[in-house]
Amino acid sequence: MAEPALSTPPARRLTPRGAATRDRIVQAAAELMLVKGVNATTLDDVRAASSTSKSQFYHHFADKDALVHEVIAVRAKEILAREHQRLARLNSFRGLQRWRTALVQASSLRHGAYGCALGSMANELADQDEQARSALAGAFAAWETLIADGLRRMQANGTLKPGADADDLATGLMAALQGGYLLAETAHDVRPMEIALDMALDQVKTLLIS
Amino acid sequence: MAEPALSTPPARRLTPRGAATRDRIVQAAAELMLVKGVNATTLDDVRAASSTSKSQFYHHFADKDALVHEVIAVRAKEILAREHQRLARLNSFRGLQRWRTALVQASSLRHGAYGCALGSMANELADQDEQARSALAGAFAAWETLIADGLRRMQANGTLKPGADADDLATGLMAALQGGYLLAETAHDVRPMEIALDMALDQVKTLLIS
DNA sequence: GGAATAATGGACCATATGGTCCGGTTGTGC
DNA sequence: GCACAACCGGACCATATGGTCCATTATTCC
Repeated sequence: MAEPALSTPPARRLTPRGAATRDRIVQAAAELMLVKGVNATTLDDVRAASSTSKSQFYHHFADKDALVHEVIAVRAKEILAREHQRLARLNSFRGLQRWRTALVQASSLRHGAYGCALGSMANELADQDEQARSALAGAFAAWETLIADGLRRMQANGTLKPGADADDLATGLMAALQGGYLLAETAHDVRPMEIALDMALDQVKTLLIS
Repeated sequence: MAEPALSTPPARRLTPRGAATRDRIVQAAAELMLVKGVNATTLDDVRAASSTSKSQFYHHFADKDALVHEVIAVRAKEILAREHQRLARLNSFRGLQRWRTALVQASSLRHGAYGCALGSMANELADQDEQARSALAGAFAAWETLIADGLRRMQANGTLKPGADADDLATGLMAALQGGYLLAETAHDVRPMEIALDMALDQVKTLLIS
């Protein structure tokens, strides 16, 4: 099945041209919302950045909220796809270190600016938009599951102690990552993110076997 | 000296009534910005919540940005005062656990909603307002110093290994706290915050002596 | 190739929002 | 008690912003 149209239940017919327009809008909005924040991104910003007109926007979306929800879905999909690739075969502490380094490097390219696409939207929307909060909570849960599954593989192959709680460790690693993003963004320096992730990894290290 | 008027260099004379009005505005704004976010809080919201008029606002503040900076200063002062009280005499692992529990309890009263006043403002403003970013970075640094100083007292009294880097541990604890706030806010459940802080505390525990 | 529908351009609208202005009142210092 | 400045109420303004509408052009399907 090709995209059961989660956000458009009636699923109107869509020509290739229409799909391209819709996609341009979502991509432009995703970029702007990462850089400026959701609330500070206006429909006019999106219109200009996507080279579309007002009517095109409202032809494809009910209102700004619908766009926001679509952006969340797209970001979640992107990030989970990227993390799936990085974590799907994780089964060693070295692999966890590589994961850490990849995240730090990506963030250091912009001196920590912008932070995590999911984290910043969660911060801005969690208390204002229940649908957004729920979607973001689901995305975080899925992300943590990718980590936890990797930790469980480490338990299965005798790398990590069986007594360790993989889910809790995954939550702790995610908190260190998100807190690291925030401190790095505020300091305009990735160092705090490195320190935070390293401290979390050190804790995992204490749970390794032998 | 009584408040060297950081935000109002000319430091116009201020009657008690004027000071009270100004304070009501800042307090109302601080509350609204915590609950709804900075961008989503309008001057009209603030005006209504503080029972003031437009002219009163512009009599005391140059513009909305000035208000935001004032709110940041007030929140930083509040939080640092509170944390100073909690951490000034910290010199044991038990004390660190009490610190953790106090934070978790405060957050659990609202099911994690709203998050950290400094963290949420940092997320929203760090990439948009350099002055705000700088002030928030300073507040985080001061906060981390309170923690680090406590850890150094633990080193001085033989509780914590001298080899441990107190500053890095403090940064890691702060990241766990902020990441915990974010995940708790998104999940509407303090559990992730508990897990994150406990994992960070476990790491400190591995550095205790004996 | 023609009807039906998707897609588009862009003028237009109502309201929200940050900000200004001015007349009047209250408080302060001498 | 008088001059002056702080303080205040609220009307007013320009613009930003989310959203509507309609005429016109592309596509698709039969």
